[in-house]
Amino acid sequence: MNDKVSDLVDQMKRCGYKVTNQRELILKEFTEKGGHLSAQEVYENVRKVIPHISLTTIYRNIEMLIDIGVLCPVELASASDGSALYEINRIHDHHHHLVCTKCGKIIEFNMCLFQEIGKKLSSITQFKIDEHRLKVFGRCPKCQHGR
Amino acid sequence: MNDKVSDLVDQMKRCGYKVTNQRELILKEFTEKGGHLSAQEVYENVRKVIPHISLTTIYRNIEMLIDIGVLCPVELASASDGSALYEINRIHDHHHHLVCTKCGKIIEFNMCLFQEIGKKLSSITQFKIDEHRLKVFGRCPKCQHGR
DNA sequence: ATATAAATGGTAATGACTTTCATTTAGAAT
DNA sequence: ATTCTAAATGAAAGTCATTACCATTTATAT
Ligand SMILES: [Zn+2]
Ligand SMILES: [Zn+2]
Ligand SMILES: [Zn+2]
Ligand SMILES: [Zn+2]
Repeated sequence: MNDKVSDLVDQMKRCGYKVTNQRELILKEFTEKGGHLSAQEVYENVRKVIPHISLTTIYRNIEMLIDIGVLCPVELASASDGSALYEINRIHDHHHHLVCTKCGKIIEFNMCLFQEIGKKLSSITQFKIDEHRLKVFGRCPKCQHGR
Repeated sequence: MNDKVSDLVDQMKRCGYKVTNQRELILKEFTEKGGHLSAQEVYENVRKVIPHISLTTIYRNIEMLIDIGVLCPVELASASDGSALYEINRIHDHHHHLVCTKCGKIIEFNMCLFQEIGKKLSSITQFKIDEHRLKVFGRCPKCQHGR
């Protein structure tokens, strides 16, 4: 269990949840590689270690981890299939996603001119603005053939 | 059939599709009121005129109307339930949505500072950028009590 | 009026996700 | 170390939006 995972496990403990192999492995998945995963992807990966794990357990724990602020849904629904993606919730690292519509590759970026828009929008509409989501679609260098 | 609807019907004809009551009524729905509708909402409204219409017909025609550029999905998945919303595709009227998370009210706005971000993003990542989606969440004046 | 491909309606299927419930287990109490 | 108990898990059934299938109906060209 690496440092990142053990920090998250601690956070889980502090919230009163028990530590199970299933939970440790689910957390491990999200700390690795790109870290933008669907429940199904987590399931397939964790199953290599715990073959009898249930998909239900994946869904349940993703939900719990969102509740305690460890994970968050990746804004905007899935890439091409209809499933949701999740990632580690990096509160101090506001970012958005640039997605290749051909291969699904996801690039993160933190340029964000929303504050300006937000202020104007708020004064015009009288809404209290809580959050915003920006997602950009395009084709990565490898996928730029044809239209 | 009002002017707006008959324009859209013409567009449909030009694309080789037949004109049916079902199609006229579906188009009518989208030209009225807010015009941000789910398949289920269209179904319920059209059913008042054609009680035997099938939900399948709604889905099929929404898809067809997206294909020919008359409709488009409202960016980002549904309000609170899990269903998709659609609206008339206003090509020359780039806009985004501000949604009240309490009552679902949708406000449209066209402030958009994306071009700046887009250029930088494109030169940094070498992606060809095709589209972007921005959606803002907040609480409307009527719903700003408590947190 | 007739022919025919397209459109429709009803029903079944799909797929992501949730619920239910019987069994197992982490962690506390002894 | 053993026992206890609420929490966690797994298997299976249930939801709900959307799609696929197929027999029947209908818009439009002839
Ligand atoms: Zn991310
Ligand atoms: Zn509201
Ligand atoms: Zn709109
Ligand atoms: Zn924009």
